[in-house]
Amino acid sequence: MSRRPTIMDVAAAAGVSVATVSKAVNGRYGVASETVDRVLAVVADLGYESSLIASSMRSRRTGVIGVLVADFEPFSAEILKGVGQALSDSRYDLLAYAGSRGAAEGWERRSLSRLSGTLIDGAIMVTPTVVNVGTEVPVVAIDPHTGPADLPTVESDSYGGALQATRHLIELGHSRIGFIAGRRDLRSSIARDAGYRRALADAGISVDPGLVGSGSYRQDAVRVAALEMLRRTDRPTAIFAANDISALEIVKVAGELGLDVPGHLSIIGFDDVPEAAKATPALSTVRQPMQTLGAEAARLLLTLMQGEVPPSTHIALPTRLVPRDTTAPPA
Amino acid sequence: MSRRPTIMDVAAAAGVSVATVSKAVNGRYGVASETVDRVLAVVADLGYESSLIASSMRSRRTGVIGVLVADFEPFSAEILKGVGQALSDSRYDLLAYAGSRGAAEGWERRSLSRLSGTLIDGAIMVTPTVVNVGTEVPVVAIDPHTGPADLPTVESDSYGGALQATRHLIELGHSRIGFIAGRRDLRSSIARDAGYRRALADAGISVDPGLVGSGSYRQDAVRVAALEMLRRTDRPTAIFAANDISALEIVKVAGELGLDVPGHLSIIGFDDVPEAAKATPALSTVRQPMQTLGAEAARLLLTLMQGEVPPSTHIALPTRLVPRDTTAPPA
DNA sequence: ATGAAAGCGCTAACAA
DNA sequence: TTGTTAGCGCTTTCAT
Repeated sequence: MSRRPTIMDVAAAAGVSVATVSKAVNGRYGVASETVDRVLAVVADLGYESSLIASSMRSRRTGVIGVLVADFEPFSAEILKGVGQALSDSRYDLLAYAGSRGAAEGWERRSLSRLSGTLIDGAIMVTPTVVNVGTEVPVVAIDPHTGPADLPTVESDSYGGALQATRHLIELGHSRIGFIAGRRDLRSSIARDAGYRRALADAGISVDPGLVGSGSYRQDAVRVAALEMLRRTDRPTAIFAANDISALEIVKVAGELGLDVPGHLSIIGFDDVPEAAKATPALSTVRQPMQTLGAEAARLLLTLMQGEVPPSTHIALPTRLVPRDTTAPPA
Repeated sequence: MSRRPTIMDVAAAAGVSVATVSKAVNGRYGVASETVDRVLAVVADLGYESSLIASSMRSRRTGVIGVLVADFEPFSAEILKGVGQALSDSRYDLLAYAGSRGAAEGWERRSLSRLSGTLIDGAIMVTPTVVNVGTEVPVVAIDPHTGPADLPTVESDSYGGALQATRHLIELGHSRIGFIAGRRDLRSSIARDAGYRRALADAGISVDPGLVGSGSYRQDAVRVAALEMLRRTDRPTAIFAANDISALEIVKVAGELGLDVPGHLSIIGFDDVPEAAKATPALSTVRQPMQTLGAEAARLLLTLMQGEVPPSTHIALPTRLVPRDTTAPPA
């Protein structure tokens, strides 16, 4: 735990000024090559690395791209993998920041404001809801807020996916189909709700308000909503949950209620996070290409950072039905 | 893309000095409560957030824990989820940094040196190989280097896991069993190699050097080694790969060679990353509890950061055999 | 209770 | 070619 060497230590050891060290390290012109050699030798000897913080304070460019998330959960982890792959042979370092500790609401603005213009040259925000703050760097949103904020966006076809999920249940023969909604402030949540309703309408099934619950993508809220829905005497025979985490929680609740899945109750989720396939029984779901989402966002951001105009500033990716073991015809 | 407000903007708008703003924002004593109110009103109005960088430069404490990785690949992504969960109700923000762009070798030292003592209050390093640099903050290593560096460590029982994998193949009836090793600079890789040899020895099978290849966990190296091994006239009937990514690559190579898996060739990996279960055919493997690894590392780090002495500074977690569809008795 | 000023490690003008 | 110096935005003594 000794102190890391600073540029001053290097300068002292090499017998030059800090300015010269800076120039040598960053390959600027105007330094005698033998001086450069001497400085670099000292650098290697001391194991000096410039402080990202200090240099970014001064120079405003860091070679770092930030991915801002509320939390490192399965969804954002997949995004991260995709971003990492897309950037793997760029010259950028990647920094992922989860800054929702404590406050919860408004992490997007807080994180962006704390990092932008200083630590990162560009940002990808995952499911942001509030981004009306001034930014000094280009920003791309993945699966964003349903607001007027007009950030360049990458998302998947939530409406179509919800259509596929609900139709799948209908085709299996279900007609009492519940829906546990997600965060209503996300554009994608609204679209999944709309897809659900549309599929029912197409099949001539009217929406029973008692079969629509709000889960906000939070396990505790999902639990409450699912419990209420499943304790009804006219409970649904199938439920579409707005994401996998919610669906998995419903599977759990069903189990506690003594309901067999998919015997008594079919459940389908959305996302296809790794946990969905691994669950027992394996969760039926609608796959959205999370890694591709991340990769596309990275590419879009890179274009923006180069000051170029991207061919499209709003990318939508297709979804795919993945039936597994939690959906079956009603008993 | 307007400029973010700084503490100076707040000070000017509130008609006070920057020192007062700083005190008000950070809840220091010695500020009239009405002044505090006025300052906070301006803060809210302007949407001011202190720059993480600037404050960390001065104060040396940031409330941020760093996870340093070479890359965001499946293994480190799982670790990240575990760390995130363990820290979800701590007061710390989480920052993950992938800093191996370009340089490759020595990312650990570089990342640590660039961030420590300034941006982060503590660090978790994932599969680090070189950490002989001075750090100003506590560091915990996950699955580290095989060196004298004596960092607090969390890892899984690679030796036992390799034993399980190899025995599984032996029990299926295989005797020509190949091994594609991982990065030889990781302690865990050495242990997997040892476990492989031990299991063979226990079964009275001698190690054929032609059946041991080096993959370094890199797809291109794995491909070369697998190609060479599988083109032999006395090729193995089963291969144990030191991690899943390697195993998956071998499956691919086998396919290109017209070898049926597991008909002509059984393959087993190590890790059980999400991709293993999703592959076709689903990959047999040895599961190491990656999220738990991350969570334990986080807990250990927290203890260290509080200046306490942890009960143990070296944690080893058990592994579990997960037979799936790429292993079968030899034809 | 408030403010002036120093300084964290670094880079970029500008001088020498 | 090299060094001196002024900040970047913030926190923290130390005066006032």
